[in-house]
Amino acid sequence: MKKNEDRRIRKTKKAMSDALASLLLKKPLNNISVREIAELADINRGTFYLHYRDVYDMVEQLQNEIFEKFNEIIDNYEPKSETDSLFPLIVEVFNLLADNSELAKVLISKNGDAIFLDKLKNLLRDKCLVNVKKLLKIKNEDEFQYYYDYIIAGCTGLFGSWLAGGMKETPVEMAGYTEEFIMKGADIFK
Amino acid sequence: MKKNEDRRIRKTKKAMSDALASLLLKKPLNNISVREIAELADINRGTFYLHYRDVYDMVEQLQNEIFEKFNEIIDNYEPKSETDSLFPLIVEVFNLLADNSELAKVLISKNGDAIFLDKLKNLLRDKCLVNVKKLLKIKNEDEFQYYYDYIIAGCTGLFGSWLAGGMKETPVEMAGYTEEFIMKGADIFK
DNA sequence: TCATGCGGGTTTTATAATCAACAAATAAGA
DNA sequence: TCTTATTTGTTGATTATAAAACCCGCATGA
Repeated sequence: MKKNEDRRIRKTKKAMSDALASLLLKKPLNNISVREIAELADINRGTFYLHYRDVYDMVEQLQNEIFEKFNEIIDNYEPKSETDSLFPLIVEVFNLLADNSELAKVLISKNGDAIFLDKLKNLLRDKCLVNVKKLLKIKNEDEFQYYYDYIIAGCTGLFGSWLAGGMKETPVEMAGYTEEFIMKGADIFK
Repeated sequence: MKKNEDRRIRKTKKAMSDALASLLLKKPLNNISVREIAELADINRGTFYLHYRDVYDMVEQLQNEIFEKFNEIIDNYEPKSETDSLFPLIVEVFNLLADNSELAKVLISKNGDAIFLDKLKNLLRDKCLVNVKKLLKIKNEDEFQYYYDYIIAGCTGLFGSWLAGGMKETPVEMAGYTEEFIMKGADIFK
């Protein structure tokens, strides 16, 4: 949560983001107008332009913000010991999704933004690989590459169905499932 | 909905009102601080004082606003014919409650403000008596007085349980029930 | 006893958001 | 095609809210 931002900015951006998300549920981005967003967000149309150049700029900025937060979470995670689990990290990821659920739902779920999803996967792949490999004590590197792709796709899929299903489970519960899935499957490498 | 008010004012007041309502669920008015309201509403504390003198003033103003809207609804209702039902009027009343549900819930329900409830009953009594009497074609005036008190208490009770139950039914459905109850019981006067 | 803390009000300065109006661009229909 | 709406950016003046710092009164506890 950005504490350094003016309350007013935080609220207007939230309102606009929610409005955009709810519009994206009904129609594709290319026929969503600034006017609609402003109206639904219950803000003056001019206010939109104080923050974004147009609708595409808005989506791009919002996506970048999410990516930045992902990065931040992952970068700030350092396991205490060699055998430390990924659990705390995964919990934070689910919390992040929860904080941005309206938008994340439409970006990740079906009819979502394929590019966004791909960037997300790449991010997870690049950033988490080291930790997972260390944790699992990998011997067979080649086969593991595939398993790692499998993990990444599985996780993002899990994100999507959790969000689409209305987030019935808590982030902690979901993190538990996720870690379990990852570790169980990794038994083949032992 | 007050269209003449600045968006910002509308939103701030809504936030403060919701905050107050949610605090009233947990504790009595006399130990709810301005600080708490501002914090929960996510507004600057100083902003509170731009609108209200203190917490009591706030409650009073909010109650008055609700009463004014009640009055407005009732005053603007004129039956087309002698036999016209109260249905449209009742629907509007339930809509009004829905629009102010957070606050109305705590004011009307148990642990609510007894004075508020009493004022509400008196308002309904005074304003609706004419219409109901006309509609029911009353002969026995004396006994009807009691029946009318009975109706009023019944209606406000219905308001309370609908709000407390989370407003599962639509205003139109509730208005249907309400009118049915009133008319059925009134058969004894025919 | 004094200190420390907390809530109540108030003030000042800075800035975000409002509203209303506008001309240019774009879409839509006859 | 020409005409008519609709959306788009942008502007200027105004207002509401934010933030941070006050002082005050009161309580609580060392």
